[in-house]
Amino acid sequence: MKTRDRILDTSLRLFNEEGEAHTTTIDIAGELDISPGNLYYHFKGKDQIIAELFEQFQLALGQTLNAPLEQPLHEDRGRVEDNWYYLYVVLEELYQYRFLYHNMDDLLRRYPKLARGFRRIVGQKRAALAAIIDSVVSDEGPTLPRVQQQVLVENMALQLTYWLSYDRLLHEERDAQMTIHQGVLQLLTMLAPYLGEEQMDFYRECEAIYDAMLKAPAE
Amino acid sequence: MKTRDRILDTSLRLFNEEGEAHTTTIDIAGELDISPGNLYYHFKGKDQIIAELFEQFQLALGQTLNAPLEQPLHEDRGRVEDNWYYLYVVLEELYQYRFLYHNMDDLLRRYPKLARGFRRIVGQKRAALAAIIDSVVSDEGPTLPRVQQQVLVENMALQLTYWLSYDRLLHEERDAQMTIHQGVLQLLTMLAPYLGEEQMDFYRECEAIYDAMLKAPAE
DNA sequence: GTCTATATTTAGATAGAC
DNA sequence: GTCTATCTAAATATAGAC
Repeated sequence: MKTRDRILDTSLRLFNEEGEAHTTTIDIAGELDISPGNLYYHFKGKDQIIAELFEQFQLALGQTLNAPLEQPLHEDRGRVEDNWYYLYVVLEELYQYRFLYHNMDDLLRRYPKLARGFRRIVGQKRAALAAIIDSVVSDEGPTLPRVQQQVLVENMALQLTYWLSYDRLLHEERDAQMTIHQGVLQLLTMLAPYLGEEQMDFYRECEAIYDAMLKAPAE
Repeated sequence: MKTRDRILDTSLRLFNEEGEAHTTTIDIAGELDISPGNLYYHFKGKDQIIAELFEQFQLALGQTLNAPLEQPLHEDRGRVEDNWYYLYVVLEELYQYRFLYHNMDDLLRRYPKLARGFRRIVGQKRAALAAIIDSVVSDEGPTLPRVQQQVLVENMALQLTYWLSYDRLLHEERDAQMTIHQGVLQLLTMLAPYLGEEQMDFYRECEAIYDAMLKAPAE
């Protein structure tokens, strides 16, 4: 593996684990057993490392978020389990680059160019979530007026953006799978009022698992 | 007004407007036309200023959040307009100390003692929101199973915690009143599926105002 | 490509006069 | 209480040898 890539990988790990603001170029070099000078040979500085990590993130997440819009929809339109899996994957990708959301304000002040990217991502989230909502809303159940649909999309986009931060605030160091699992359930619960009876079966299974998790003694 | 209090006030304003990480003790002193030495006479350092601002915040918000639990409930149990007003006040208070949420990760790393306070606030939010939900859920409408109620509380607590950050990410500098108004509507919309028909009247009025805002040319 | 050594910058903090 | 002057520490970044 090239040194340049190792720097990116290690930076990402340290930023996620120790916080971006708290991680210096010397920390990164130290972790890799290379000299700071060497690091600066490969990157102009921390800015460039962050910019490249952000591009990786934007590319990966953008593809995932656009997938359900481009692919022809499943025969069995609106299966909750498909959406469950889909949201799980999205949250996994967000988790990999979670440092980007943990100090956003400072990050955006230092690298204002990122703002556009973050907004684009929110836009992609909105589109994906709107598609999920429309596919899943039952024809029988309560109707979902246009404005309420928009507000619901916004609430879900917010939840998708900050769930990992919120969970971290409350639990500090928690198992990633558990965090993500709960995040998906939180999102699906926003849809619960609009699910048809058949769709509710799968939802209730997820809920049961979560309920068991809540009661389990393990944190 | 005493210098000490002026320092607190100005710090709060600068932290909110310029970001805490980006505001130095020299900036604060400069804004007040006092010397850094003078500032350090009144406070040991930035840490202490932040700690005192956090205490102010915790005290003020804690009282507001606990109010609906302590006061006997309104005769007309579960009026949506009461909750509308209540959530508006809570968001206004959060707005006054919004810097605390804009760089949480870094803040918590530097001042770990704040973590307990933040968690306590989330707990108070949960309690207040649970009370709102229970008071508002219609007896006629769809029932709200216990687990779903818990998840809903959590979603609303998250929304209440990060709405201002999310709005800022999307709009940079937006009118505070508008931000808060929309935030309240986002929260109430989570309750919409469970409102009775009479309660929906007031909700639809709010929605109409928001709808008009969306269509208005002004940002 | 990689190292060592060092320069630059900036924020946080203190000492001592007034 | 307030000021000026100064120190310290830490992070970013560069120069030049290997």
